[in-house]
Amino acid sequence: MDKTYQPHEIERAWYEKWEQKNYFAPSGQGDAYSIMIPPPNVTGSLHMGHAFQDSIMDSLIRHQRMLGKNTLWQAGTDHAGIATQMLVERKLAAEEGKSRHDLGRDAFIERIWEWKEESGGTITRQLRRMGASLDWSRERFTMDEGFYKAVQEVFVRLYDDKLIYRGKRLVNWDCKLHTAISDLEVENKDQSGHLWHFRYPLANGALTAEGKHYIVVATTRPETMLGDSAVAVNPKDKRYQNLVGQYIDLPLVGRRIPIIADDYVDAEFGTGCVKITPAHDFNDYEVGKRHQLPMFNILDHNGAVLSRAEVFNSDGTANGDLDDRLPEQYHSLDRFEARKLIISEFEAAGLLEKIDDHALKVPYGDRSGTVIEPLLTDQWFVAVADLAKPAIAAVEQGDIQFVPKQYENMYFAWMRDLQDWCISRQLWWGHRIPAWYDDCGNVYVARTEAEARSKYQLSHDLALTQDNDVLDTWFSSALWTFGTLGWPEQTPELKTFHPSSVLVTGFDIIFFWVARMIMFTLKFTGEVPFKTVYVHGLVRDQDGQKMSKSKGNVLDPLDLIDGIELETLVAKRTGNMMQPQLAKKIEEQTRRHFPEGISAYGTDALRFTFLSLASTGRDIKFDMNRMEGYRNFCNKLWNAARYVLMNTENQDCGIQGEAVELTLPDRWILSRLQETEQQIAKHFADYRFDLLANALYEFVWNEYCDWYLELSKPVLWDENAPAERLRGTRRTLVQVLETILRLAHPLMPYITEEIWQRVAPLAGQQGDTIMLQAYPLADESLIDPAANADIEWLKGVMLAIRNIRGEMNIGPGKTIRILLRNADQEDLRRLETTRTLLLKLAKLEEIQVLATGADAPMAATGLLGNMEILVPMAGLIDKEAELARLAKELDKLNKEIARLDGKLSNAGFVSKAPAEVVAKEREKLAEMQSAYTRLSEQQAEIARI
RNA sequence: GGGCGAAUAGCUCAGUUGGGAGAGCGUCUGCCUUACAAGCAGAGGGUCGGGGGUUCGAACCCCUCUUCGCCCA
Repeated sequence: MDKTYQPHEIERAWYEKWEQKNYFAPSGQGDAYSIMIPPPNVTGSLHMGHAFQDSIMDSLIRHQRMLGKNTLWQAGTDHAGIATQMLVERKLAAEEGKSRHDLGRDAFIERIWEWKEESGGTITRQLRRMGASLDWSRERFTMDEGFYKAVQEVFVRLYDDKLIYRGKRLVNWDCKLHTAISDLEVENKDQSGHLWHFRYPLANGALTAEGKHYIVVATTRPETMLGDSAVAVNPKDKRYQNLVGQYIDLPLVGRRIPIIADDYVDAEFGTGCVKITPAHDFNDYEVGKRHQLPMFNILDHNGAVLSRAEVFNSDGTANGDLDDRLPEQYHSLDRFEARKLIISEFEAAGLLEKIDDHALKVPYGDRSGTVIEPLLTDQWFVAVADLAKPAIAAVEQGDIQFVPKQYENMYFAWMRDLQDWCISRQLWWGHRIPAWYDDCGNVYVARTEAEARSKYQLSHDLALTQDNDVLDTWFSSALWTFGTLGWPEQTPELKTFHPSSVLVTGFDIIFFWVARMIMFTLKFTGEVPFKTVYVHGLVRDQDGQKMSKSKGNVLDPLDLIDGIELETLVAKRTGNMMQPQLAKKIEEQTRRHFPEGISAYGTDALRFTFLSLASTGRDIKFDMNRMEGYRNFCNKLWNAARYVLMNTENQDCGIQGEAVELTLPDRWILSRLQETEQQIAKHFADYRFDLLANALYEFVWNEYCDWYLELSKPVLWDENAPAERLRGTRRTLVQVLETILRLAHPLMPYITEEIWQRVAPLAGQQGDTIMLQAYPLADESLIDPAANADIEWLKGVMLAIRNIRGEMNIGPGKTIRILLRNADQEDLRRLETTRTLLLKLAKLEEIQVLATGADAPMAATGLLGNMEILVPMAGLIDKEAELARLAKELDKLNKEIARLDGKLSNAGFVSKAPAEVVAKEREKLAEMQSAYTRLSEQQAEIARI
């Protein structure tokens, strides 16, 4: 083996072998355990969030696989409607100068499929680099033929159950992409804008309480005034009570609109008067419905002003009675141009009261980057109220459990306040809505046109056209757990692997995905989609900032695995930017953070880092220093294996059941191994990957490497040691290492496989891969508290000697002798058990036991319980240094004694605290006092010289 | 404005019946000791955000304030 751990030399080969041998597929044996991967976007590439999430899922699935379960980790990707369509449109424009309209719908979709075949596999290749043991043979895509069947089935059944309807509703409209988008795709940005105060003249000579002919409304979006239906005030607002029921003559438009009272209005905000524009604002839309106000849509799909408003009643039906005229000068004017003109016209008419600066949130489309417009359009909706009830009950009853539990509250809060879900998108790429229209606009929903004709008994010559829209990508994602298993067919896979065992996801998509999966899955399968939802935090940079391209703080997981040169990293972060002006700042920042670029840490170190960061918090601050520490941990494991192999290969390790002698250290490390296995089992059950990683790290480094390997040396290097003892030590070395590898495998698949291949035969283990070995489970009969206590005693003696060596500057190469005074029977017994080990490990030439109270030469003193560990000073230690060291010790003891003394002289404590707590404190105090006495006597003695 | 979350060593974070404040990294000191300098040994470092309360006893329970983050309006 190499002297240093070199991750890139081992990773790829192992993954290829695992995949080729089909180790990732379900074994067909044992209880089922399944995880459906949250399907990554087919256009995407692996980011830190994926890498984090996949590390967790892979650890779970490898753990369960090793426990003998019939495991399925379902692979797949999501067709990502907008993202994919935009990507291919841009490519088409760049390469051929054509738009999708030049090609037409069918040809364009053909192009997308071509793109997908060629380039859609990026993220799945990257997942392989992470070591993800997904069953690729079952990989699914949400636009697969089979998946489309499931989508259609769900749509048709929901429609027939009256849970899907079509209607004119206000939606988030992207004026550039010409489609409705979901709330998830809207990013609300803080901006400084203005609040324009407009005078609206009162009709019929009405006057305000102050005697004015007008009232003042404030707005952040002046252009919407063209669509005003009313002015609202708070019903309790005394200033305007007399005006409720009166009218306004809307400037520029000339429409007469009422003044209404509604609790929505905040009397304290602005003037307390609010213009109501139901067709262009979500709040106003609700107000409009409450007061049956007509809706005036004034914008077209590009966000330009119409020549005539589209007028609807509050239920969405067309209204042919009201005046739909709009001022001519606004026709075809873009919304932002219209805003300017409106302001100047109000000003010219003396109707602009004032302009205030105002901080507001502006909605932007995350794909197009343009301001999103609330727009009245015909869309398809899912009525969620009835679907939500069983979905809430499933969590209340514990059929689905959230981990950590607090997220259940977030889920309930959202489910109780659910809006109908707009599922149609004006795109070409996606699942086309299975609805057909005749010339009169009647709608027929069925799986095919032919089915529509028979279902609705339509004549053969009636012309039907299919709805042009496609479904929201999340609609198909909501079917993911059962759609991937063949539903609506009742397949064996569906029967075996559904419901899935656990969903691993970020809290940010509980609403958009988790809740909808629960609703749809319950409705169509009668089962929950998963029994547990493990919710993890979001990966942020070292300062807690969200990682984003525009901030330039994005880390590519593959760069952490493979390493990257500084110049390449700078180019990668500053290339192809939406806002090129930020490039300079990002370059500076990158050069500051990574002056040497990023070195290669390997997949295992990256995975272990993610897992050790997976606690219950919401934010995961990714810290390169921690990853370096875990890379070092890999190296430690690697070198421990080298040591073990050097001492066991081609030697008698007792694997044929030969007689062995197990030394105290052997029994101790085996005992500690069982306890570690117990802890790890508990942490897996609790999804506490951070504690799990810690327990493993602690055992491997601080117990196995720091102590056991060192304790094995005196045995292995003892030429006179009996064969049984050598065999016992070698067997323990190898067995414990082999068990560590299996324990660690779910977290660090590559390094453990690489080492296991060499170590397993020595430990008498058979098998082609560690992946399919049994996961270690604790054997309680091997837990040995006595051995543990004895080793703790040995560590105590070692620590006392090392402390004196360190503080007194006695080099580690220097052999010394020690004296023990005040040793009791137990100390003496332990001394005899460990004498050889102590002599070797502490570099001692002699350990001499003194009778209690016997005189001793001048010596530096350490204490272990009542036993004094003396290192004679002659020629080694200078008086002042020892006095200073003792003073420091005494000072520490003094503080602790004062604290305990205070506690024990508190009558309340002694009388009310549990007896064992009081007894424990008394014992501690006595120990400290005794230690204090001894050390101060020693101090006096040395001072006398 | 409403809701949720966070605040513990210089940094990143554990601390699950309320009973001796921990880890890793960084810092200081000494070591190329034949598994590992990506290492070994030793040491230093914290009024657990502020204030109040409950309790014999609070990092932990309650109230309040401050700061930061996220979601919603």
